[in-house]
Amino acid sequence: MIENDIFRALADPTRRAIFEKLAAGSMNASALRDGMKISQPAMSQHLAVLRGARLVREERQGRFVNYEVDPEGLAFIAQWLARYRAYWPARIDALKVLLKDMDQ
Amino acid sequence: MIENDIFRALADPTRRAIFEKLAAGSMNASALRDGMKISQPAMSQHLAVLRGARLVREERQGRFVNYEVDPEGLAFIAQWLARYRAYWPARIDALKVLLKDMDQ
DNA sequence: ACAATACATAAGCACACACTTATGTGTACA
DNA sequence: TGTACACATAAGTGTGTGCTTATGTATTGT
Repeated sequence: MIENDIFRALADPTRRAIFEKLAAGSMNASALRDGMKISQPAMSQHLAVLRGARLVREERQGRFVNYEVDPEGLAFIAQWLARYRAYWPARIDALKVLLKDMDQ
Repeated sequence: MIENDIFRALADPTRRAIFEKLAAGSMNASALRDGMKISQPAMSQHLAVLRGARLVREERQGRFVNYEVDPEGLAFIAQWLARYRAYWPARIDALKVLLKDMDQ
């Protein structure tokens, strides 16, 4: 079940940090590592989990593997969240702006 | 850290089921239990986690404790998601509708 | 062909998590 | 005052998770 994979993937702070880093710009696994105190296998395992949740996708480039945000996972969260729109407080201005953007 | 609490709370499928049930209408802990194969202490513990994540809030009513969705947690997820709006695929119509609702 | 590099996978381990049973706390009502 | 009820908390247990070290696989460059 993808819903479970997504929330479980995001439950780990290190994985959220990796995702956030990728959101600022796609890069390979080694580039993701620097600045983070994390071993190479640990990074590889985290990326595998994020991939399984469709939050991230890979693209082989020679012996490098470039990672980028996969909109699929984000779309799923958005849909999940939309189910509870009845409870959103009116003061979420960030989202108002966001939606206006999408409406163009 | 509330962000961590929220995602960890939602990582469990049973807790998401409880939250979904509450989203359909607030009710007390016992009412939440029926239909679900879950012990009373387990339910109480799950509710405590959801409370800690501000996804749910309680309101004592005599010897009953009424639970309801807390918009605070949802707002946080919305804000988190909004940070990645650059990656949202255009085809999320559900959110477009949602935002239009919030706009008027 | 060989060494170096980038990444994935395997196996083992400490800890967190979701459950259980047992018990505690507080309210309602006879 | 005592009993029943609604819920919370404590303590123990099996399983999952995230890490480690070791090794495997694939590509690059000499």
